[in-house]
Amino acid sequence: MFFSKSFGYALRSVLYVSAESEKQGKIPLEKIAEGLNVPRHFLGKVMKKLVKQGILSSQKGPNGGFFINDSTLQTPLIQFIHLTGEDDHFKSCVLRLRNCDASRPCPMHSRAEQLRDQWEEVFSKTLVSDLLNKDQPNYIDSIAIL
Amino acid sequence: MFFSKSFGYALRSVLYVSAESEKQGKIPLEKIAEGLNVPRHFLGKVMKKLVKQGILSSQKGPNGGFFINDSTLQTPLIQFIHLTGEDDHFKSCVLRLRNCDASRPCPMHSRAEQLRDQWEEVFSKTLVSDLLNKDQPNYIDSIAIL
DNA sequence: TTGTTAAAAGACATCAATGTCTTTATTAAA
DNA sequence: TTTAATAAAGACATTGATGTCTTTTAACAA
Ligand code: FES
Ligand code: FES
Repeated sequence: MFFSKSFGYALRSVLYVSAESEKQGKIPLEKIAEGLNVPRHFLGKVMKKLVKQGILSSQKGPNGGFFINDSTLQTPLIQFIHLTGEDDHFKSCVLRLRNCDASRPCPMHSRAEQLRDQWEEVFSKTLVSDLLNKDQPNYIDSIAIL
Repeated sequence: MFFSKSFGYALRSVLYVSAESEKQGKIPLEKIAEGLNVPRHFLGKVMKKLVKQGILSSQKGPNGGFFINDSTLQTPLIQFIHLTGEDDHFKSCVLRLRNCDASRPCPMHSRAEQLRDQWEEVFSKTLVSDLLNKDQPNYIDSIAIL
């Protein structure tokens, strides 16, 4: 709904790799795409960005794939928003007038501002590790499209 | 941010017509597009839908244009969401997995559900009349792109 | 060194939202 | 009855997000 598919793919992939890499080491793109039931090549582009931003790491070649690094689990969700260039979702006016400006509020401003800020807070304070629940037996199911 | 441009155009147009039609009677498309600084022909399509849904009324011919009817001011904002086919914004999963299902929650569910419901409540309970502030001297400015 | 594996990169295809332009239908006014 | 004004409708263009397919690059293993 509110955010792009790319955002969902990115976050779910990081959760998948984080949960699986303990048992399996590096996870190749193919496996992620299958596990999450997501278009493989498109996911490739998203993964590339994740690696460029340093949220995940990767290695080419045999037995290569994607794996977590020191910052992965501490990554706040807001960084996934940056990744997909949707930064201004938390800044722009609900009526699409301009960047939301409290000094020239649109008629929706007073009703929207607080809720929007609360969303931003969720995305700023929630870390990947907060969403990871490896003990939950069907955890992978909860991030896959079935 | 969260909603389509069409949604913004629709709501702003209704506010514009509501505020202006007292003084000016029927408002032609041309005038709305200029007043709001919005692409004229695209707005035409949005207005057509508003009329079909009964949110506004219209009349063709000389001195024709758009004008409010008995239900205009009592229209809840959620109807503008229907108009643009974005109903499921309040129902779908933040991770874009499927329609959000509390019995099979994704890792974001607990953090997202309440805020999303609050948005829906805002859109269900707020009426056009609640956003109308005709006494405000620069009201039109507050709904136009300048 | 060579071959194989997998990520990275790039070229295109598809689709929905948005935007422009033209044509048609309807109504009021002259 | 004609004309002009205006909404309504329809045909296309543009754009960005998404998706598919192919080629290139890097790394390991034999
Ligand atoms: S000005 Fe519109 S939401 Fe702030
Ligand atoms: S299941 Fe994902 S938000 Fe409810």
